[in-house]
Order: sequence, then structure tokens, then C-alpha cells
Amino acid sequence: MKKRQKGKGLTPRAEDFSAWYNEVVQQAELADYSPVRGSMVIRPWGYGIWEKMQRALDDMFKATGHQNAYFPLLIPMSFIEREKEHVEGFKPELAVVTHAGGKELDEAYVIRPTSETIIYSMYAKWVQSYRDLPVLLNQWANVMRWELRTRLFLRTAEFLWQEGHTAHATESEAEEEARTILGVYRTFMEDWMAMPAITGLKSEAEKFAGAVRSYACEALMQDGKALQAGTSHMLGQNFARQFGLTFQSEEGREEYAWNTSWGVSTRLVGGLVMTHGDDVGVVLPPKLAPTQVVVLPIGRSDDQWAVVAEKARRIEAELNDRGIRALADQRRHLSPGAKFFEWERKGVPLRIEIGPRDVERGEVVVVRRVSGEGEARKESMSEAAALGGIENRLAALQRRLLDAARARRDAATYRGEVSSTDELGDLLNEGAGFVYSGWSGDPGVEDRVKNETRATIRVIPSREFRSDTAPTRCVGGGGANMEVVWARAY
RNA sequence: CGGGGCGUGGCGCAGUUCGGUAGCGCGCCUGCUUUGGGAGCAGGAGGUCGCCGGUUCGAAUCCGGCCGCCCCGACCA
Repeated sequence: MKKRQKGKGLTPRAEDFSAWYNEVVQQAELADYSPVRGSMVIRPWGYGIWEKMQRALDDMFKATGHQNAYFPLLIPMSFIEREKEHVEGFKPELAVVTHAGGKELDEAYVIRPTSETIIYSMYAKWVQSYRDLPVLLNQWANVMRWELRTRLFLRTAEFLWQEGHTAHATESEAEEEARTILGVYRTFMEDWMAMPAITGLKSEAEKFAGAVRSYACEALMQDGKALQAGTSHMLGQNFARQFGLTFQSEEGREEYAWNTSWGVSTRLVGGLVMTHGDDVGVVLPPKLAPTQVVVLPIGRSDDQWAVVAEKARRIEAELNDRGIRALADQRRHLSPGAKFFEWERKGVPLRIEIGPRDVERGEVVVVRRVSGEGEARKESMSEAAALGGIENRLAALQRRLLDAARARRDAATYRGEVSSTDELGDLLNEGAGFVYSGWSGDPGVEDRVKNETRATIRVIPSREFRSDTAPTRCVGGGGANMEVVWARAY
């Protein structure tokens, strides 16, 4: 449990990615361990990122016709037990409330691990006719899954997420909904998080407990491991049957509704860190940075300080007026160097320095958190030029982060014929992240590969991600019936 | 649940082998000097050494038991 001294250097990613991650999350003050096993405290800087994610996603859900609602934290045990696959999938990780009000409860409640059961039981009450459909709701909530092993953001016993739950009159409409949301997630990941994601269908072994089909967005982290970043499930009529979610069709027949559910969680914050972070710390895409520009006054004497502090305040206000999230760091007890390190560790995209020398020249210094090919990290320029150019710089950084992440992913992606488990294992050990190969569709092969290489089928890729030439050979031997993407995953 | 590691001021650690009444760095407080890449000096606050029991004149240190946390695997968003 050897940790670097607080406030000093991080373990380099290349030395120990896992240690780097744990350190960077804590040192950037994204989250901290709590007194509750497996549960973290999300600190203001981390929560600020989550709030930005929430806002963007919420707007996208609303734009696609969804509304927010809220359902109870506690779910009657009998509800969870109603759908067979669902209960099998979640039973091992349920936290159960057996006592309340000083008495043992007649029926235990589970703390929701996900809310399908209670939500569809309510939909059953609300839906009578095809005219009541579709129901398109989302909720922002916390859920609890008693995981055996936890990691800050990536897998915590309690986590925050959104879960969308919809009911439709037809199978095709539900299917379309599941795919629409998959697209929303992918767009969000790329446009906001600058995290490229591949989409596709989950194999039977990897699909959601209770779903007919699960779709997922998978992203590749810098260490070559995949992160399931979002899932969208076509639930068919499985839950509708168990909860009596029926409606009368236009033709007068009683029919079961078709459901979908979909979610992304605070895990995305971890994904963001592992996608863009460097050995200095977090690197935030401007669109999700709680503070996009930190303004640092630098001065010696009180007289100097008065001048630079005032100038910093003005620049902060002017940027905020332009819709840019700026913060003037007016703390006098910290040296400039200490502030540089702090804000770089936290990943603020841009910094404006205002010192006595700048004031004399009528200039400011603009510093990038990360600079691209041929870009200076620090540049002096007039205040007007700095203020006017900030938006473009932020936009350019946003683009560059996505390009860089995509380039890393592509460099760590192997496409070609793979005809044995050993070959797949070798590729993974040689640094491959995503390995595309043929698959017969045999779950036995998938299981064997998992045991021997620790890799799983992340997705059966959507059309646009498939290889130009379909693989003919199959990892488990024999012929390929489809193309799949393998990876070791978080 | 298997394997490994660790519990000592807020944080990171030393001290444990060989028992003698707790120390270092960072941080924190006060003052002065400082401030363009983790400031300096001076003074100061802060610890029932994870918990319970045992051995002993005396336990952070030895013995027994328990608890917790972290890391690596299996399970999973």
C-alpha cells in the first residue's frame, strides 16, 4: 500500500497503471475512500465533472423525448425474485434491509441494484391502452451492488447513475429505442468526454440479467484494458410478463408491453481519467472541466499583488461573461509553483498567468495543460488576444484529446485472422487492447478463452466497426459465423 | 473467497529483530521575510502506536485472538 507522499509525484503510468490511477484520483481530489467498505466519497472536483456529464446527458435524453422521474431506493425482495435471470444475476450482490423501525420486517427490502422491477410494476399501474405508450422515463439515482472487489469510480458498492426505462407497444419500437440510446451514449462519449467508443451487441454470457439483448459502448483505456462505458438493453417482454405490464391494442387485444433499460454511471469519471490522464495528473476535456481556465495572479509586494489580483478578477469576470468557466485563484499563501502543480494535477485545460512583468508589457501568459505537435506550452500575448482566443483554444484541445485517444485505441487494436486461443493470448500479451476475430457463436469457446486469457467478448461490433474483410477463421477453431471484439476488461 | 501487503499525530513513514515510556518528512497554527515551477527562518499545536486479552517491574516492540483497509485474482457497471 505504498503511496507517494501527498503533493509529490505520481507513480508513472508505465510503471504501474493501477497505482497511478489510485493516486491520481485521490491527489486530484476527485474522490476519497470512506468509512464504508467499498463506498467512496465523491469530492467537489470529481462531483463537478459528474455534474457536467449529467447536464449534457440529461439534455440529450430530453431532446429524445424522455422525462425524469424518481422511484424508491428500496425494492421488495419478492419483486427482484420475479424475473428468473434477473434474480440469478443480482442475488449475489444484493444488500438487504431486514429491520426497520426497531422491528424485523415482514418482507425484506433490497437496496436497488437497478430498478427494472419496481419501475415496471408502476408502469403496469399506469398503462392501460396503447395510447398510454410509449413511456419514456429516466431517473438519476444511486444504486448498490455488493461487489467483492471495488475501485474508486470504476467499481464501488454504491454508485451514481442514470437509468432509463421505457415501455413500448411494439418490439420494433423498443428495439429502435435501445439503439437510439446506444447512439446517444456514443455521441456523448465522443463529443463531451473525447473518449472514442465502439458499439455493438453483447454476447449471451455478457448480456444484462433479464434482457433479450444488450448493447454496449466499449472504450479502450491507456493500459489496453476495455471499459464498458454504457449499456442499453432490449428487455423484450420479460419484465412486462412478470409485472403484468399489459395494454389494450388498437385492435382491442390485451398485449404485453416491450421494455428497454439503459444506463451510464459515475464509472465514466474513471474512464475519463484513464483515457486522458498523464503522469502529471488528470487531463480534462474542456467541455467537462468544472473550471476551464484558471487565472493566476503572481506578485511580490502588496502593491504588486493589488494590481495583479485586480487584473485577475477582471479577466475571470470577463471570461465568465463569455460563458467560459474561469476561476481566479487568489490564495496568497501559496506560491505560484504550488498552484501550477495543483491545477495541472486536477486537469484544468488552460491557465492564464498575470505577473508584474506581464503587467509592465500589457500582456498575459497563456499556458496549456497539454500541448500538441508544434504548439508552445506557454505563450505571451495581449490580454485582448488571450481573451479572444480562449474559446478556440478550448475547442482545439477538445478535438485534440479525441484524436489522440482514437489514435491510441487504433494503435492498440488488432484486426486479422486469429485461429486459436493461444494466438489471442499472445496478441493480448504483446500489447493488443481490442482484438477483432471470428467467432462461431459457441459459448464454450468464449468461456475457455476467458479462463485461459482473461479476455472476454466485449461486443459483436455494430456494422461501422466491423473489419473491411470479414474474418473467416475462428478463435476456438472452426469457421467464423460472426466477427467479435475481444479484450481484457475492467 | 484464495494469494500478498499494511494498520504508529491530518498525510507518508521510521522505530518492532534485541521490551525501558515515541521520532522524522510533509501538512497545520503564529510571526517575519517571500511569491514567474511544489518558499525560508523562528516559535508552536497535535499521537490511549487498529481492538481485546496475556507475559513482564515495565509492551508500539514478545505471545494469543479479533477487526479493518489496500493490492493481485475469481464475480461484476
